[in-house]
Amino acid sequence: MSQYNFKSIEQKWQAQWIKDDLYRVEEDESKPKFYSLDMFPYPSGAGLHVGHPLGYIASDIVSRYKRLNGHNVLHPMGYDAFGLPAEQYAIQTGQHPAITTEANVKRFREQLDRIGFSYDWTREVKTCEPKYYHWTQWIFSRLFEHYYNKDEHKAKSIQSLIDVFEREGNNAIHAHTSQEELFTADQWISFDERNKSDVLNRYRLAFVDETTVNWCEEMGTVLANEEVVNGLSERGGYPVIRKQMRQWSLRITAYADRLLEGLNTLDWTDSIKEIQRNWIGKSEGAEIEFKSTDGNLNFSVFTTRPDTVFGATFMVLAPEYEGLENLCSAEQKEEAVHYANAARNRSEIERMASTEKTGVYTGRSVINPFTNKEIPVWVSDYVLGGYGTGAIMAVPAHDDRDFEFARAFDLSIIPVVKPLQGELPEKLEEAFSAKEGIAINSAELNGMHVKEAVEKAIALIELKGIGSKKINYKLRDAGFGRQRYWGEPIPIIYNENGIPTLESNLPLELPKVESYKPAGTGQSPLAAVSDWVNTSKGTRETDTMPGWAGSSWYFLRYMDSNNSEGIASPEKLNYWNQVDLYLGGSEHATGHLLYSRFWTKFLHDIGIISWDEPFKKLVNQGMIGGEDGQKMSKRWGNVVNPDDICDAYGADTLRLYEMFLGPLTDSKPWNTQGIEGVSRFLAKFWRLFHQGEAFNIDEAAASKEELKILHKTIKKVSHDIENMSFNTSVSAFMVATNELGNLKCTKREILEPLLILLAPFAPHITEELWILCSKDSSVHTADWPMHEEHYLVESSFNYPISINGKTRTNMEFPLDADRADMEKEILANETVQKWMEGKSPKKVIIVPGRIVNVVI
RNA sequence: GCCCAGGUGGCGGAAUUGGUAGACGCGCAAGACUUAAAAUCUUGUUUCCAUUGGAAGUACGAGUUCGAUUCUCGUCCUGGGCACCA
Repeated sequence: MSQYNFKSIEQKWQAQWIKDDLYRVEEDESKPKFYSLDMFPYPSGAGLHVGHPLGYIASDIVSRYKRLNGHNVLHPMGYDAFGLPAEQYAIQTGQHPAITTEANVKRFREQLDRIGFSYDWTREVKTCEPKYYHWTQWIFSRLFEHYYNKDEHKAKSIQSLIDVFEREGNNAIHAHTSQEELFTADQWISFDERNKSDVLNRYRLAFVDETTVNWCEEMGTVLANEEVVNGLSERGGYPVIRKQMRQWSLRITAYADRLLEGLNTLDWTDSIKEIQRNWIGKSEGAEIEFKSTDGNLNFSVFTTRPDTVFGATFMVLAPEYEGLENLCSAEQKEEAVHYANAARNRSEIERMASTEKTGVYTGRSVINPFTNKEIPVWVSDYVLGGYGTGAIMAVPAHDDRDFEFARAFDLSIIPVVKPLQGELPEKLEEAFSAKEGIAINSAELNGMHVKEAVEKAIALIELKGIGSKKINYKLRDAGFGRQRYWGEPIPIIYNENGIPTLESNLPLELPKVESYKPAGTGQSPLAAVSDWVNTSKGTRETDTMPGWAGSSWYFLRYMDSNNSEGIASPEKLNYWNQVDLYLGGSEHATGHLLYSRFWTKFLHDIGIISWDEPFKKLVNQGMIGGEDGQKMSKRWGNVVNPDDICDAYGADTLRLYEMFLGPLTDSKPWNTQGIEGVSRFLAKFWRLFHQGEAFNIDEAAASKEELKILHKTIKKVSHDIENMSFNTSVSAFMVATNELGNLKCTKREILEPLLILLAPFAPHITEELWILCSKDSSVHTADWPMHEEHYLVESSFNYPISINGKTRTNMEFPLDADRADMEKEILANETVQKWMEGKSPKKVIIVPGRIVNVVI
């Protein structure tokens, strides 16, 4: 066989590796472990295009490299199999989503198999299988049974909370809770079942709540914040409105601070960390109470600028403000309530479209506790109900939004901060919202810089007993119920008193239904299955879990994917531990990546795992665009199918080319023409091992030059893989092959190590050549070669000689040449003389092994 | 508007701590082999001026330095994220 016949080679070795179970991995204490993970795909009907395997190829190269370096590598793959497309297809066709999903999985598997990945498929997971979602439901159940203790900074059992309530009520307990009323032990004991359940619900990490949700009428379901883009549903682009609904939620806000702190320990890109930081949105400030003269009204507001309190000339309440209708004056009540109702029901789109400030006066006033002046209370939709206290003190002189509002309704504007340099204009044309400045018109704060004034203001607020320092987060609790069929049933039964209790018999399987259409009433299709809903213990919850439930812990399941006793055995969890390298797209920054961190921290708290961050290192691969520069999609007709590339060029060429295209993390366009380059390279590489028709390598000793080529390649490729710089390793292979080809090198001493180096990138061709080298075991079980520096060191260097920083000539000197001798010789050089034009040099800079610069 | 990342040939891109800008590949041009094509090989290919040889050049403008794609400041542009979060 003289021609490189990739087709037969690739088929042969893929079959052989399956037969040999080559990629099967077991726990092995004698080797260091390495866990390399790809974000598992949603098996869509469209199949894979060449953009999908980019990250898979990169992580496969790292996995193979680590194996060759003596690591025990866990490199699994699976499917995120619950989701909307299969369900929508079911609604249209009546086809059960499980059937479509299975067909899609089969197709994905065929496509993946052709590319020659080293996955241990015995560990495959599919989130839609009962043996998998058994444990998704189990984790939900544990969340239901725990609350967050702020003193211990961890989740604790609800039973331990009940014990405290029975002993001493809830006064002393420091929990993350929406429970505001205090009760004593006696009161707790006297509560009825309903009352107790309601109180505990306010502590549980999985809880039901009447909340404002993103309701999508078209899809008949609630969406999570990240499933809403610009007021439209991410899938389908349907309008989304805000609606009050009873909803299961997870108390992720309890973990806000730990989620923020944990980021500092992770090897992730700054941009992803920054996105999560902004999403969590921590801000420090103060809560201040404002009261009416008669004491009947009492509002708490949150502000990050307590130093501007002297400039608070009015107050604004959110339309959602609780008890709004009862606090308005008789004359204003109708108008204000009408406004608030209208504002509450506006869709996100309408809300965002309006830039004009609107609002209504409540007819009431409160006293600014610092100026002692009466200030009016307004209601406006620019204040958000879900953030802070839902009420603000408005400081129009120093906040753009308050300024606009004051302008619109002719409210007074009093400046209380001036710039560090200069003065404020006589009449403000815009708010002075800089975070630096000097306090004015603010009594004892006058003359202080903002930072100092903030501290002082908080001290005064605390002294007056009207508030305290406070930290707020933008992060909201995560809605966890979907009115959908194709998801994990929430394992909750409401007993005869309507009290939620856990289903004890897991997995709670998804029943068959007649129709997959949501009822549109806010209930899932499961509500129609009466013999499933009605049990001897009560009625079942009919909502299912959101798409991110199953993906929040799948990386743990791979460790022990068939375990029926728990999510995985403690030994295996402990052995494989954190994911060492996680590869996937950056689009999951605020969804999957945040929820996985949350669940990991929770599982850590309840003692299931010993670490509390799931992914040590995260790398986001870029997108591969179409050849026309647009996004690769059916819509533009620019989709390139990896199967076609495998047919025409082979899997090894596809793998090399995807890596050669550019840096892994960059987005770049696909170019089928460019693939010829790596295709030629592999053919050339093949020819290195052949003489005409015959395979040909010999045992002669390698020359110094050949050894240098080999060792510089070992050094470069090892370094590049460690740094995820795969495009430059491919070019290093090309350089080595060109150079060895020019030398007509046929030596085993050189070519065999080269095969091992290339094996992670091009596993098939290297295996074939390896076996032709008369080896009796796979190249993928060989030992990675070590580079020896002494082959690389030179005795002399061809110095670029520059005059005033511009290179003019080159001169060869031994590396240990004497500086003075060098200088003498350089200055005597003809070209140097010419450029010096008879002047004498001011300075001669000699950097050994680098450069010479003559300054004149 | 705010926050992050990035701007290098016709194209994808390269340049370990500041040290010969354009590696490697695509494309293009010319040539060898061939009846021809494919395959393969050789040579050239940043721009401008030119006879040897020069000049400019890493988005733009400044600065630090013997020396800047690399460091600092400002401006412009592109991509991504957030978006009335007080």
